[in-house]
Amino acid sequence: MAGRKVNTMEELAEVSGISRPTLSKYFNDPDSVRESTRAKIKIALAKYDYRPNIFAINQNRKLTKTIGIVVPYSADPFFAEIVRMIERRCIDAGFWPLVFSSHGQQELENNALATLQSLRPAGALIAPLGRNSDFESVQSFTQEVPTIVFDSNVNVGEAFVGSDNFQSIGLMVNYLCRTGEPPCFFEMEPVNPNANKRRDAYVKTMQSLGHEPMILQVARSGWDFESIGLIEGNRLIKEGKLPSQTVLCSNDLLAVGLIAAAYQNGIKVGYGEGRTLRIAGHDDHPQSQFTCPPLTTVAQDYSSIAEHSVELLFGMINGDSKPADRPDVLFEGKLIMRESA
Amino acid sequence: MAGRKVNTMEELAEVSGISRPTLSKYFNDPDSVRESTRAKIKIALAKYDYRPNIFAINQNRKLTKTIGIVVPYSADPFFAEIVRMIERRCIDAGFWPLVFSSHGQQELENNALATLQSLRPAGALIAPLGRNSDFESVQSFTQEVPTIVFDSNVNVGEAFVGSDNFQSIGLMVNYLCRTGEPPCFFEMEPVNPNANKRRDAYVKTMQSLGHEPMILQVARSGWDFESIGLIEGNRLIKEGKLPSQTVLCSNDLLAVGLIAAAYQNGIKVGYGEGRTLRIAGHDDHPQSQFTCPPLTTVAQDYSSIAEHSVELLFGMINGDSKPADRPDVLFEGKLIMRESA
DNA sequence: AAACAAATTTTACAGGGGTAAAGTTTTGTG
DNA sequence: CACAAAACTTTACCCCTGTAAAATTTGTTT
Repeated sequence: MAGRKVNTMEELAEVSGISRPTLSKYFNDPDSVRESTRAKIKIALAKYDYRPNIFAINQNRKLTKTIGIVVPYSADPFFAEIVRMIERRCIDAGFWPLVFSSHGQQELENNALATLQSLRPAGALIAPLGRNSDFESVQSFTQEVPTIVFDSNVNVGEAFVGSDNFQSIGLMVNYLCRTGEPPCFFEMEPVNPNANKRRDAYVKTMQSLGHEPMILQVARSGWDFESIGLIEGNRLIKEGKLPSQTVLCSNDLLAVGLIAAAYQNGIKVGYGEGRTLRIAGHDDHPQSQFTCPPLTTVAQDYSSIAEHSVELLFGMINGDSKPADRPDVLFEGKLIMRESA
Repeated sequence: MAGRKVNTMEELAEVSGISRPTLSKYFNDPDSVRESTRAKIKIALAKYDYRPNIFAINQNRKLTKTIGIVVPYSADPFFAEIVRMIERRCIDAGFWPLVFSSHGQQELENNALATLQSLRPAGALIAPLGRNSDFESVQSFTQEVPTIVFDSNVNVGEAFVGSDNFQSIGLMVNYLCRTGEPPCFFEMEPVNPNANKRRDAYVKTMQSLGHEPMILQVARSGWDFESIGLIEGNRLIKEGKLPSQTVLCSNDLLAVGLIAAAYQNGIKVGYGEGRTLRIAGHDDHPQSQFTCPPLTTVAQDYSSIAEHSVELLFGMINGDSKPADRPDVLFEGKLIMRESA
């Protein structure tokens, strides 16, 4: 570490006795240079601790190693978790994941896409805002950058990877009906196609079971789900507006809020003796196992979604597989029976 | 939009009739060019939708517009929230925030710092892992990049911004003692200096009030706080090892787990008649208002911490203020009285 | 040992824009 | 209308690495 500072590849070439182009090759793929050469380079690296300039690298490459990840709300544990998995896979494959959060705002989503595009990424994985997305912006982005859309299907990009909401909601409705009173469906104004699909799935499943669908849509929007669940849940309970003592929430965070509302009104939530209200969610958010009572929900297959999204993207980037005709890859949800329903 | 594609500033110069250096000036500061010139450029931009290549921009600038943000765990709502605030301020100031999460692992933290350093950022805001940090790596990073450390004080960087744990824990211990039985302190193996300070503050405050400190340290570590709170809480409750019916948790997530454990053992949590266990937290995590019962805690001043960190950094970057002698800027916590204690 | 293939070095240019210096035009002011 | 300051254009060089082509070295095969 005593040597002088080495800031450029040129300087590293001097001190290592290896030519710059060979060093360049080495950094792109260490195995592409001779064993003995590699050893010399490693010795020099250990001594001088040089790191290539990322800007210079990417400026000149036709295909950068950057992969963009855009999510609607990084503070949502669901996205936080999926991003974590995607990041890990990208790094392992030698790519450089860059995460952007839209924080629920169209302006920020557009901004993220524009910034990302100017980075000329090898590809992108995006979970669009949904209804709040500027469709044209997303569309034009996907025309320039190989893009996999996940979570929320807006019909752009090369492929979609997500959950099979019809299956998962069907599963939950079936379970709830078999073990008690048919559920009503608690939702807010849909922020994305998932929300619509879930409602539709609820309606269809209820009908197929010979029950009348009961939908409670509250006139609120945004990403502050728990808060909406709490405030509107409180109102519904106080006004006696719940059409069923079994409530299926459009997602777990809404259920978290509703459970809090029930608690604050002295209502016992759960399945079994002495419990008067059953509450179920959807997604199996990381925090759902810690609610009181623990939340019965449908688990989205986080790791399959992350894995498959990344695999599809890598396939496209390497050109060895072009997804035919924008496939939708849907994973089934698993019923997680906990105490709340 | 009918014009040919414009990919470089050179091409934009041709179609706009403005010279490239002037365009360069414009993109760095639109107000630095004449009104009439600006108008011409805007017309051309509306027509051709050009965006400067970020790599080329940053490669050549001595001072990039990148600001690195490194947090130990982006899935933790506390960090998610603070990152959101910091990002917003950076964008508004014309900077380009880049967020990295260490996911609790030293390797990833080092990786993030190294990657960041090779981006030659204008500055960085980092919340170190703490005990798991590779001190030398962090140290060497801060010697190259103007850095503000927040949340967890590891004594590197130009300044520290965080909460006054002595004040906030003191506040809570005082409140708990005045309203009931003196609390025991529930913690895991400390992951960062905050945890140590909080325990010390607890001990000192208890002693100053004439009570014997009771510390429950569970032999677990990691960032899976809720889970640890639940599992260890369950064990402590089942074995009757709680030395007090009032428990102050080292942070909110631990409290969330403990509340779940209490619930699962049929123990009523809260302050008042019929409640047998009081549980308090620290931080006022976004989810703390939705627990059952809602969590009594001390709110960290998120927005002040974010604002002050960024302001300090901008000051350093602009060179108009060099923080004297690595100041520690501490904000006071506010007692949030909810039902749980 | 000769012949050949693979790896490396040399040389040279490209990428997109920052920025300094010198010359030219525009703007603002008296 | 003159004149200086401000803004602009032209020219030229720089940043650091990718990459292609030709020349040379190294290693391997028969």
